[in-house]
Amino acid sequence: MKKSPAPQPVNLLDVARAAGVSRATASLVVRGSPLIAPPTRERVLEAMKQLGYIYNRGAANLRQSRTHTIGLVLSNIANPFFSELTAGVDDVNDANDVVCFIANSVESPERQARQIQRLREHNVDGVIICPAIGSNDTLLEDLQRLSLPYVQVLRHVPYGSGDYVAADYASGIEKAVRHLVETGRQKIMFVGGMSVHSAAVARLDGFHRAMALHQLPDDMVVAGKWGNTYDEVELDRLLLGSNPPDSAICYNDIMALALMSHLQRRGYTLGDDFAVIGMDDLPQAAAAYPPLTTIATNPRMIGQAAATLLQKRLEAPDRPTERIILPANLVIRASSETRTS
Amino acid sequence: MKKSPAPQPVNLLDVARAAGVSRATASLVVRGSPLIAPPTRERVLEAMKQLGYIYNRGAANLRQSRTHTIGLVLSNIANPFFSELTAGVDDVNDANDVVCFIANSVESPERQARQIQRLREHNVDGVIICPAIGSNDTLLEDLQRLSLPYVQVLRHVPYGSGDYVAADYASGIEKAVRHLVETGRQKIMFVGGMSVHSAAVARLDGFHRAMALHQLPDDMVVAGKWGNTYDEVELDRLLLGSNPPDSAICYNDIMALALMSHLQRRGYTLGDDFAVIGMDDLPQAAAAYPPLTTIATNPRMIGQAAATLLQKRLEAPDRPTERIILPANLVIRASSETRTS
DNA sequence: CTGTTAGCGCTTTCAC
DNA sequence: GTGAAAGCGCTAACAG
Repeated sequence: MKKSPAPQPVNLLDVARAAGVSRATASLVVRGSPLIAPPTRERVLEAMKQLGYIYNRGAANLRQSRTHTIGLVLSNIANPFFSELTAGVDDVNDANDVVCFIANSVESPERQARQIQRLREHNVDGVIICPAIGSNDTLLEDLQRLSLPYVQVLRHVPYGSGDYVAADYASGIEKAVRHLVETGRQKIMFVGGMSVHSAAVARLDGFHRAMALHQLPDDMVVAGKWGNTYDEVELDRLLLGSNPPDSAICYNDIMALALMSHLQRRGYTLGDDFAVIGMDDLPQAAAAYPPLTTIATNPRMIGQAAATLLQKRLEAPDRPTERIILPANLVIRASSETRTS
Repeated sequence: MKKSPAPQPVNLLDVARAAGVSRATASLVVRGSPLIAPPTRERVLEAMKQLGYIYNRGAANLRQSRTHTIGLVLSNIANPFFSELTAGVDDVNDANDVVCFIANSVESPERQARQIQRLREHNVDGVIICPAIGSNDTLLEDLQRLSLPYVQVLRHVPYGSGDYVAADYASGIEKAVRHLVETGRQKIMFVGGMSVHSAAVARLDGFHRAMALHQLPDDMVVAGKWGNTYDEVELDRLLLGSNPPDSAICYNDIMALALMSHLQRRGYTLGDDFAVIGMDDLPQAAAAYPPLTTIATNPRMIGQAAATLLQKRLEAPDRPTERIILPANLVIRASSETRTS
């Protein structure tokens, strides 16, 4: 194998000299300026290839206001929902020639603050952030202090302002309730009730609102816990009670899948004895047995929208704040089929 | 709300002046050098806080050889397996004060090449990469040409050299086969046979090897397809054939879950009529019904090991190449319980 | 269209 | 311990 010939870094000036032009000319060529005559451009490009030139954006960044770099700060990377979202962000970044730092706050506001600081020191142009549980005004103050443009996704801090992208949880849940009612269910419970962040509140509120709309009792709520689990004791109490539920809407697909497993272990036939509806429409929802009816929140689309919105904000810092609420549609599958009885 | 007072960036010189010291002194303070007298340090720190100083690593990077930045190039971010791995990488990065760019090649060598080039231009210190299907020597040549230290994870390019971290697929599968044999299964099929990349080859090879070891026929292999699906026609052909399988080992958990759903739809009782074993031990494996027996490949640990190995490589570029193969243990759950008959 | 010049904010000798 | 000065690789302003 041939040894790499010259670890000596070659810079724009070297390229310029090799091509017999000035450094400024070479600079314009790298950036594809139309001001350069084609033959000159060719000569420079050739020299670049010859010398194995690598554009040093770090140096360019020192002179420019933009680095073509953003940060993505998530509350829990390991959650499949967020990986879909990340993929969406990456899609639009790849198209825009921007590159993305990833950071996992693991629901810790302290770690989150540290990571934001770090990203700022690396001069990211802006961040897309799903605030960790417990984030408050301090987060926004930090961002403001660091003059870091941001877009919140999925959740927003209390009283928070600024750009925001999420799914329409409430109307999704309303659709789910309507579907259950239309297929003969009346005793609907909500599994995964929490109020730890805005998205959780929105879902639970949506449930209460929808049940009220249909004049159904909304008192069957099983508390959710960190890590996408729920209170099993409470669930069993309801299941074995005098007026047990005949269906459930879950905080998300992961809890719904766990619930299905739980119910099947207890002998329920899903879709018949009991209807289960999840939320998010992760790939695994369709692959479950029985396939899971779910409210599609389109994480990938949310990621794309957020990345696009952040770019718009960077191009026009003074544009009015935008709050994008993407529709959440019900995807009907076997887990909520019309009961046979 | 108070407007942010001074969007004017404050730099080290400003801090130095405010603290009544020279810029060099201030520089040493930011980096926590022990050469500075505590009282001086305090004064500078105070000035920094007062002025809202933000360390500009971009500028520092121009002078130093390291940027404290790495790239993580994955073949498919949306796969939950990779999000676990990413979380592992993030864990050690957070501890080492390095920040991580993420890039999704979506199994496209071209996109992958583009992203690596981009990362290089941003001066990452190195990359962790799971090569896209179809990657060949060109990838390693590119990395070498860009003098970009790298660690391959999970897969490696053909004839590839260099640092590498993966799980011991073969021995994991051997354990799975032994477990099946010990619980009375003889007719074992492999679902998701592919040879598109080294990890796929390793798993399939492992299956053949293990079956030979137990002197069992190894001809029942259902081909896998892109996107974690398999050839359903072929599967049904085997299932309905004259000598049908009584158990299956799958390429990964996602396929295993799909297979379970498939079998349940056809009336099989899993763990009894038929045993299913997956691979990876994703969180959803434990939550499935019945809970899925699986070969744990510890994606998170792989991520941690890769990030750690990359740091070691950066600190000692000439250290010998390391190939870390993490153990893969069998996690036994109900989907492969001893048959009752 | 091309060349010259002056920095961006930091680190790093090397004197003091 | 501290300060002065040079320079990392690039862009931008302006003169030709």
